[in-house]
Amino acid sequence: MKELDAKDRDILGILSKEARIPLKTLAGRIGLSRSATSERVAALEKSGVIRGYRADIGQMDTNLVSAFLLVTLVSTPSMGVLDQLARYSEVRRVSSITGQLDLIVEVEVPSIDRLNTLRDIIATHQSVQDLTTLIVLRRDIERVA
Amino acid sequence: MKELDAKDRDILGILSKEARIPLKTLAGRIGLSRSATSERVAALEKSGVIRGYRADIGQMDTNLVSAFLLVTLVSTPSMGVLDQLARYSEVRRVSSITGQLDLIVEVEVPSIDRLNTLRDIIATHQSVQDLTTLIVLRRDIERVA
DNA sequence: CGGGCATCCGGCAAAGCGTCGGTTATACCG
DNA sequence: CGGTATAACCGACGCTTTGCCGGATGCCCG
Repeated sequence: MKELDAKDRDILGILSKEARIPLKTLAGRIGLSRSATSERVAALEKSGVIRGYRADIGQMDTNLVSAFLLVTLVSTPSMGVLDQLARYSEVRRVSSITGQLDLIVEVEVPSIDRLNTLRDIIATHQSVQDLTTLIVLRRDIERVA
Repeated sequence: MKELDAKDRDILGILSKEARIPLKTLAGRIGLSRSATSERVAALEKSGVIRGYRADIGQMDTNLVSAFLLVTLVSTPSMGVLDQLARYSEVRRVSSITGQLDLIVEVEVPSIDRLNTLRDIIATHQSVQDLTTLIVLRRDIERVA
């Protein structure tokens, strides 16, 4: 794979926010001809720097509840917990972290009741020592792809 | 905003993985004419269900460091902090939450040094009372994208 | 039964795209 | 120093895709 120059970075920066703008517009913004831009984009796609294009879907189910579960385990690592978490589609992400805590579990559930259910299931797992539930009240900034 | 039917969901499912396929191809897969598909996609964009299209960038993200910053404010809400956070592109997401904590700030930085710098900047903000840094060691589950 | 409404289709003109030959810039080496 | 190979750029050509329109079809409700 070749090195990326400044114009390639410009292309990536623009396409990562607006992936469907016409090549003509993109070419204008980075200061190249349409065909040169076309070739650069094609190269970026072929080399794997651009892995694909995704539509950014807003929440179609507006009343979803998001929460962070801060988990302390009795002993790390504990694969049993991860296996169990992986079973629930409401679990969006699990991160192992530094510090006293061990895991941050991010969940999206249709209701508070469901959140409580999920919370209890996880909290009663044998290798979970402590669990704090943080419900998301508002998304102040959202730049996740 | 209208209700989403099965074909709309099909469209979203396909576009969320391949946002740049031709309308003709998309129409073929969901079993509608090209023009009808075009109108549906346009409606989904206009109503905000499709918020935009993003290029999925691969290579450069490999050695990024992710971290959660757990922030306690002196008084909520404090718009000043959010304004400042929004200035840094490394800040991926900020959530207001329940409990003793006030904000969970998610960041992605190129180095630990940069993380410390960012941490110090935020911690010294006048309305930040307390700040805990949790560095992500490993992503055990990832279903965000 | 018969409008009103939403959704569908096919076709046309315009815009977008990949590709090509020709040109310029840079780097390399006898 | 001159010649040549390489890479990147541009403009143009022809094909594909898109946006938009008129008209057909199905459904609801008075």
